[in-house]
Amino acid sequence: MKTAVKILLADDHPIFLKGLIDVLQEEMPDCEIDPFSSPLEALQFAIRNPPDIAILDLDMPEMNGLQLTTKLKSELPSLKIIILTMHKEPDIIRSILAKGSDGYVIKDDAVNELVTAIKKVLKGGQFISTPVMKEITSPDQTIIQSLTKTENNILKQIALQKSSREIAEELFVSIKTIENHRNNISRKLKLQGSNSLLKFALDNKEFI
Amino acid sequence: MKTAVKILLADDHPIFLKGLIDVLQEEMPDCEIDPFSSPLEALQFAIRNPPDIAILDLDMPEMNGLQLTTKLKSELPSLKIIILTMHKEPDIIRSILAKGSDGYVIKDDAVNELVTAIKKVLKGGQFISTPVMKEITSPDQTIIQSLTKTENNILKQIALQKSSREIAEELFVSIKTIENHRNNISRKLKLQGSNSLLKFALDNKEFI
DNA sequence: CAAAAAATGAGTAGTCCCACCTATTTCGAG
DNA sequence: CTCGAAATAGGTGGGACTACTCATTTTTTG
Repeated sequence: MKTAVKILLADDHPIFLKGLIDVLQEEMPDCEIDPFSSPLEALQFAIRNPPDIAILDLDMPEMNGLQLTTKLKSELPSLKIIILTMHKEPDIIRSILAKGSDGYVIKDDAVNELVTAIKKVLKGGQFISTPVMKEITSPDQTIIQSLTKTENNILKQIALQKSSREIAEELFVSIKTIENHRNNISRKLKLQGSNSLLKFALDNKEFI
Repeated sequence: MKTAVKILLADDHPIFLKGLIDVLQEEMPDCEIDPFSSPLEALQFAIRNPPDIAILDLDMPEMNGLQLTTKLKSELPSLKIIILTMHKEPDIIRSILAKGSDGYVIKDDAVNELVTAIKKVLKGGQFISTPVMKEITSPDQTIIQSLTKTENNILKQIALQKSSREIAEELFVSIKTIENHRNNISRKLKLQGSNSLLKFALDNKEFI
């Protein structure tokens, strides 16, 4: 007889925690679920009763999910950890993945997103929910912000599939000016190849 | 005192229907929910007790959601209808929206997707879940399928940001061949402008 | 097999973009 | 005010794609 998968939950929001328990009991009925609304209690419990996988909220009092991840991983290196949060900020996500978490799921994602995440992570894989994936693979906002106003403006025009000539005509400047700006933008963004700038512009419409 | 919103449910899959009821009771507790596992029963009930909104599955015995939509709309023109299904086929979706449904939600979407859909539709709006939106706004598969194998292959390479020269080298053919194919592809897809082909390739990676 | 479709290759002219220059003007921050 | 960043513009050379047209070979298909 296989021992049941032990899932540790840590979320300070009681309503959400309740919903989470319901979902897991329904989706994965063969699990032992240990819910905690306090990260400290969760940590103490985990040390005495090592779970297979921990699902952690990020925003908790006393100790946040980041610190909890670190502590759990140092105590129980083989423990799988999935972060379940509302945050989508790339920087946060990157630092969390660096801390050794195995999964990252956004709270307003589909329920099955979490379930597939759990299954994938238990098998030794890594799971990052797709909208998050998009964010972290998108370029640093900081780099985009290093562009000047006009450069930014021109980048927008490029995203609209306009040629340098068209942009020049609209802005009442010389083509050469636009070409210079394109050059500068490409250099700042470390892009090369004739199409890479257009691709960048298309990929990052919403951030420009 | 405002009368409660009356929601009619029709889904032949009992487990899913149960889950749906749970979710709605939790998310919208002020609703009167009338669940049916049979579309005929749902229709008969709706005529006697007109609901505000109907959430219908597509794949049902006796009568599918499409026919049900038509009948409901002819009996109760002001009734709002949301289709809740697993289908993502653009053709199906298009015909459904043509039949007068107000919303389209994929079953494996997030729960809140359905709730926001209900709210939006009740306010008189239309709601189509984002992955579906992507599909139906994407170009006709038929046009893409009119491309020959090599043309398709080349389009894939273009989507990978490769130049004609690079593609030619990989396929051991002349650059001219590739350029010819590009031309033919552009003509078939009715594209013009130097970047439109790349844009198309990038936009439709998954369909090529 | 014979006709049609597809793939291959070439030529020419023109556009667009890149990369690397230089130079002038404008304008804001120290 | 002055220094420097930003915007403006011009030049050159080269790479890449478009838009045509034409021709040959291979493959598919009726």
